[in-house]
Amino acid sequence: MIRLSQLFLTTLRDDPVEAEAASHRLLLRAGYIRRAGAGLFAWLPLGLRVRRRIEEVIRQEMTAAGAQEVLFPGLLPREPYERSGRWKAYGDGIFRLQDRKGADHLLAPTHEEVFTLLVQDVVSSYKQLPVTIYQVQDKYRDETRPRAGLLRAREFTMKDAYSFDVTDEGLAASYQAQRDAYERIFQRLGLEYVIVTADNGLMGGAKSEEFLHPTAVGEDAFVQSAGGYAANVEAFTTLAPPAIPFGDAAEAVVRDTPATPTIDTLVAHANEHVARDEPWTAADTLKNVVLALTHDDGTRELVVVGIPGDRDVDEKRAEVAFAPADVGQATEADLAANPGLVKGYIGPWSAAGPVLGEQSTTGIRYLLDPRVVEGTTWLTGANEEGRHVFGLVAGRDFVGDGTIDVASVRAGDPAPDGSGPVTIERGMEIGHVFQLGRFFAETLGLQVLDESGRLQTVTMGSYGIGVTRNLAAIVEAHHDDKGIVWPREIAPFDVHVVATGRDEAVFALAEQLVADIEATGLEVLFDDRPKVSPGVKFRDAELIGVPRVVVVGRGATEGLGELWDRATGERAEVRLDEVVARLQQG
RNA sequence: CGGGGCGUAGCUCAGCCUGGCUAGAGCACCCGCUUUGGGAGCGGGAGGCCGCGGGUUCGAAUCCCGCCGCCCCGACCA
Repeated sequence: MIRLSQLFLTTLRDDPVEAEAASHRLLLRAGYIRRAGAGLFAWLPLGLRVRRRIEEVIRQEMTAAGAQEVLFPGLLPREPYERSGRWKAYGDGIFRLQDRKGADHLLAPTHEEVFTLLVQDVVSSYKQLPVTIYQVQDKYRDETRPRAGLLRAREFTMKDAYSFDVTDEGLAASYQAQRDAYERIFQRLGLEYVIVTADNGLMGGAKSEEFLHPTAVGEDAFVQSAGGYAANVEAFTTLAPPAIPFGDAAEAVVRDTPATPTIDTLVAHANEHVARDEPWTAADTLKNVVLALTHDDGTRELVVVGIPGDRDVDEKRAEVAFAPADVGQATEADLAANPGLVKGYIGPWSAAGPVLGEQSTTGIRYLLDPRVVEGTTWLTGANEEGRHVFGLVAGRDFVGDGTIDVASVRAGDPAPDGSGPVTIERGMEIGHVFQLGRFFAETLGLQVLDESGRLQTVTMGSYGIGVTRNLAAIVEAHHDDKGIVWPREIAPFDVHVVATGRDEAVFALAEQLVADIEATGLEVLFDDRPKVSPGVKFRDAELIGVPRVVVVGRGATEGLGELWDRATGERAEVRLDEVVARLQQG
């Protein structure tokens, strides 16, 4: 039993200004965490208890899935990350430091390298595989902008597991075991989730899925179809329509379109001056966006991306599509250096002939949206100030240097697997399972002998759950205007007993009740504070969010108390000698 | 890293524009009395490098310069 009169805790009556997100605000106010720096938090007793309960759920399911717990330091030497290339790839995203001898170290953002080396150290035969090992460890990332408290912190706790197999089939099975464990974990944590196809990101690899918790405060956008398709928008692939025969299509015509440097102005001009059965729309236009790529070796390259005019380049999708190069906007200077491209009127073709694509006169790569298939007809820039070309046919008048899938995704777009139109929602990444394949094993030299005595490169998976982020996600999902409403599985206590009034006999009865409840194995937070008014105690109980509250006060000497359900708000008068039984019933 | 905002007591904020007594309020905290079923009342008290450094001035929380930190939006990331 923990007595509130003794607990290292102070609740705040006012919302801290710095906290916007509900989880951040409530965890601060209810005294679970305190800010220690930007994106850095101290854990108070209440917060630690919840953290440990979440970790316990995770540990149980990891054990059930056959994974074994180990623990690495958070501080690691540079060398393994140098070998994998991530020392460089992470750029400013990690904390780097030097020891007194000047040797580079880092605060680990994730531990693939050292787990790989540990297995290399311990394992030499296929007989010792497969194995899945995990840890619950703090990770460090030098976020440019930590936000929303625990949702994006610079130090956060993560359960990261790594599987090691000899065969692809083995990896698939290890992956599935973790994926199944994740489903059980999130069910137990009371977190709704959607499993979406993810981008493979920094680590390469074959297959990757994210567990996204749908919420408005989520930083990811994902799509879903009624037919079961689900993907992060970064991983969404656009379905290309079939090609259209263009044998009888009319010749392209260049027209004067003064003062039409944007899609909106162009469409308005076309509708005013160029008759057609259907009104012109942005979807009839081909928008050509100049992007500046920065490659790994530091070289800069301009590319032009052609997408339907009713869409934008989605920067996140572009980063993925052009990875590992960084994507930026082209500057005025870039355009000035390429007089063939006229800002506001860029297109693959001009009256003088092709400008971009296969017969390019600019030397700039021209990549097309998958929807720009052969035979489609477009209204697009003619590379002259105030002129556009109407009826330009893909495959006849211009051919791109390839396709690129970077256009924004919209609700209603068809899922690539044919399962129907998609909807778009926001979600928070609460878990990530990933078939890494052999990248790390290859670069770090992890091989084992197979049955025939030959060396085989091991294939790996990595599986992460952000413990502290999940804690915040749970608060986001389980709170009301009065405070937190913890799911029972991870609440800091099972029961919150509130003694009210100033009658010592009442407090003695409450004390006895607490002992009786604890005898059944339930953990109790006991508000035994003397001289604190009932209103304050009730408010604190609601703020702290223990699922069930027992009030011992008015009526206690007649053997009556109250049992409150924090989640439903139900309040029932119960006989004190029946409280234990009622709590056990659930 | 771009845009916006803010640094005054544990929390929320006033004071700054227009420089001037000992720097304020509410909440929280301590003592006493009263009160005890929804953030109680009265009285007393403790608590401040007014973010840091420099400058202007007889005098700076207030004006000027520089720096640092934090929050929010965006970009980047679990």
